[in-house]
Amino acid sequence: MTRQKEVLAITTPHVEGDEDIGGLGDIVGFHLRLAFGAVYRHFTETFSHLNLTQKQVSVLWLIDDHDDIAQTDLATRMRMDRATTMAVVNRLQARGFIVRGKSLTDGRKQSLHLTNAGRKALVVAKDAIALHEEWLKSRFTAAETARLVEMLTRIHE
Amino acid sequence: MTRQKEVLAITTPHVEGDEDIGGLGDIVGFHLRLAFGAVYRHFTETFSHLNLTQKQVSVLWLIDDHDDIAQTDLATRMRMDRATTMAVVNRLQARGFIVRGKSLTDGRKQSLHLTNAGRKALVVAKDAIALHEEWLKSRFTAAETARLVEMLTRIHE
DNA sequence: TTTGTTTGTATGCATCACTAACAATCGACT
DNA sequence: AGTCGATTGTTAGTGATGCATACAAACAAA
Repeated sequence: MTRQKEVLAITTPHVEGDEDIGGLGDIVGFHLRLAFGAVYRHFTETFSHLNLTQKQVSVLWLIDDHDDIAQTDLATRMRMDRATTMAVVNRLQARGFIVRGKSLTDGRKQSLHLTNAGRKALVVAKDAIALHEEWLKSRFTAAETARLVEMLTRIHE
Repeated sequence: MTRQKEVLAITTPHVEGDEDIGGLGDIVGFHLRLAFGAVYRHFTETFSHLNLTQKQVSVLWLIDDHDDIAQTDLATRMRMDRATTMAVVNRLQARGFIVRGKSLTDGRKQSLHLTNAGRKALVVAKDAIALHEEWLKSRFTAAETARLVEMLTRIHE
């Protein structure tokens, strides 16, 4: 993990600090990308023993919250493609965390459920998420966190 | 693009609004993921005629700012893997936007430069970025934007 | 019943991150 | 000078993801 403080130099001899990103520093989207990347990386570290991605945990969580949910429903809530949703669901099913069943009210739809293994995995995952969130929120006050979430919501909703 | 307002219902009959994400709504990381996704999607829309990704534009931009930059240097600034950096650089080189040259000061390093085509692409890209940033920042006041960037920086630095 | 829509599915293409291994080069120390 | 550890670029492979396209089954509306 000694990826933070490197030497660089040569092409940017006068920069004392680390990474001079020049004009890119003024781009909000770039900061968002870096922040997301940092969080994603910490997430996968925290979840390395569980072998679960953000997306997979989110899907498990949503299925737990909304038993019998259909894939399209999942997709809209997570802003995913139908095809992408398929891929995620397939993987989780292959690992025995969820099962598909025909919907009773609409023959086209699948109704997704957690298996016991899935429920167990989600419980562990939520613990890991708590740690991860702790790490993330540690740099903000409660008020700042609320403001950050509110701003992010303005972007994605 | 009629992906926003769908029906849903059935499994969540009492929800008036759209996407009820339940407990996930309290997870800062989840909002960050959604926000990043939304921005990324708008970015690719804005750049569809240019066929450039966020990452590719960022790399072009950094090479323009720091001529002779080495790949590792690029990698640290963009928080990328060396291998990932290779892939990005390869693609940009294949499209004739950048060229590799041996560094004069360090035989291990490459020194990257923009070609004329690369410079031209970057100019157009910066215009598109301006539009994209406009879209993103339109929901914030200048003060809010500054605060958002500051908070994001606390996460990624 | 016919027609258009929704849902799930399969396929293919492109991007991206991370790991592991390897060769060339550099730097530092002996 | 020579050896050794670290750095840099490179290649290859795995996994996850996003998007487009196409198709079939089921549904809904005309």
